[in-house]
Amino acid sequence: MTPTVRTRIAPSPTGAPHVGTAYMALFNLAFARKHGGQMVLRIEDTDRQRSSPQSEQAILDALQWLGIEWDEGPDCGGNHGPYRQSERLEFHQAEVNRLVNQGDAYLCFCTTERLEQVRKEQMANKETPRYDGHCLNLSTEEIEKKKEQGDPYVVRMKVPTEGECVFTDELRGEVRIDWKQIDHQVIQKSDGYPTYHLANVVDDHRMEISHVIRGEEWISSTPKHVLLYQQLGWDAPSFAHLPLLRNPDKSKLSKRKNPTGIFYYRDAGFLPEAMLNYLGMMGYTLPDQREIFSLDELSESFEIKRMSLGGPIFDLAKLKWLNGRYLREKLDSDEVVNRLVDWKANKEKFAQVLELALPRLETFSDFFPLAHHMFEECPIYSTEDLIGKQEAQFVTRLLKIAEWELEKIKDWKRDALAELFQHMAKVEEMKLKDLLRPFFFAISGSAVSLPLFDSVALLGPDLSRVRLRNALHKLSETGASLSKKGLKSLEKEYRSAYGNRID
RNA sequence: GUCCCGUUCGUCUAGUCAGGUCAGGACACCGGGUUUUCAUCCCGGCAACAGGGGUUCGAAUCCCCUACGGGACGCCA
Repeated sequence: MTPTVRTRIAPSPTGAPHVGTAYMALFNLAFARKHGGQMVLRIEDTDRQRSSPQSEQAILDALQWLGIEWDEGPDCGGNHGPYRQSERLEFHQAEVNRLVNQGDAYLCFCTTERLEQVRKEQMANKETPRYDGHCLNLSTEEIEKKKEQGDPYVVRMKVPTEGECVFTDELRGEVRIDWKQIDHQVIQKSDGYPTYHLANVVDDHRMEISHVIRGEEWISSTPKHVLLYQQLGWDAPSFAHLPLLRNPDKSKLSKRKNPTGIFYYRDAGFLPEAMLNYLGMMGYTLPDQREIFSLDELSESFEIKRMSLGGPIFDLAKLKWLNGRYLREKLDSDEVVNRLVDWKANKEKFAQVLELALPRLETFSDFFPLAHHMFEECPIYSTEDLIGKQEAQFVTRLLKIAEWELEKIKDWKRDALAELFQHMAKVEEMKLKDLLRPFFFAISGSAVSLPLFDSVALLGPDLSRVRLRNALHKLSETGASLSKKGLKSLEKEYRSAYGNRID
């Protein structure tokens, strides 16, 4: 009798739900289903600064939209809860204490400033930046004294000084990494929350996860996890590291270069099953090479060894082709109508848009021409219109700044957007009207249009971002793009006028 | 910089584990056909084993080196 297969997907609720999360979830699910096991959804919200309940809800909604189902999770419970790491602190802290008592971990009182300094020096000497062991041998008295003084501290894991860590990756075979490469990783932060590495190991163990299927980005830190399992006296699960989805330039898929938000695809009018199918063919082919398959079909025949290891480039063109086939071959016309209505051709959506359009209507015929940009992926307009009477370079600058400023918006609402553009007009010493002109084209494709802030608010961050990027792309074709140098100086200028960028 | 992972048409990939068919399919692109237009659909075309060395009668496949790409090196995950 083989032990139950249990996989997990462990997203961090920071920002918009990412297609990478769905990608990993898909294969975790397929693997669990294939082996008659379960998949757990665990929310990794140990970063108190960046985690938010809204983001958590968005992740659940996004995965559900795609048709990804989990057997245990924060919404549906299960026998291994709670499923939010922030609610499992006692488990984490107990193990941290155990490690400290065992001598496998130690308290570190170094300040962020000191650590930065050390790191800087090491970089300058072309060494691998690592903790220098400053607090490794503090005496019990020193520790007690510092604690009494209320000095903040973290807990670090002790790592062997020689030898190498050998572990098996189910897809790549044996991986060997020198312990010398591994830093004395912080496992508990000064706020008492565990870091990923600790929480991950403790929770995977307690949740009886048998197979850790995750992104390739984790290979280099797997030794830390292997070591923690050893020190805690637990059997490690199997590891399989999947390739990372890539941008067309082969870098790790990022929202700067691609729509990475799951909701983008929903809002742009893709079918969830086509999306899931497409993700399934990234790095994987069914044994019979079928290109159109459902989640069930994938799960039935899934063999993780068939994963290819080169990072696949996310290709919108092929996704669109696939979506078209679903529309024509997988759904009957009645279903297509229903889906279209559910998408945006419904009363709620029309009501939202009509509120903006009504003052501008004489007849119903005016509605759709005025509101087309609310129902398309990206409007069409000429680059001349976009530039208008301004300098192309200057328009590029405005769009770029707006792109950065938009990243700072937490609550994507009309008022926040209005404030943003008003602030921008002030800083740029422009009339709001002049500032907004290119944005009207970028967002709605026309200067005769619905109110901009409301349109952007309704479109949401994903669709809006792509439209700005599309405008920038059009400008770059006129030669008005920023050189690397120009971009750098703009960034500098931006930082002094608007504050730091957020990614 | 150090370490790790990877590399078949522009893109997704089959073939690699058990060496032996013109390296197969799909997207994109190009051409042709059907269609009052367009799209769909059908037919055809273009196009790849990163490079070098080995092992072998024979290498995309096994081994080594190089190159290139990616990732990691946070009190983020």
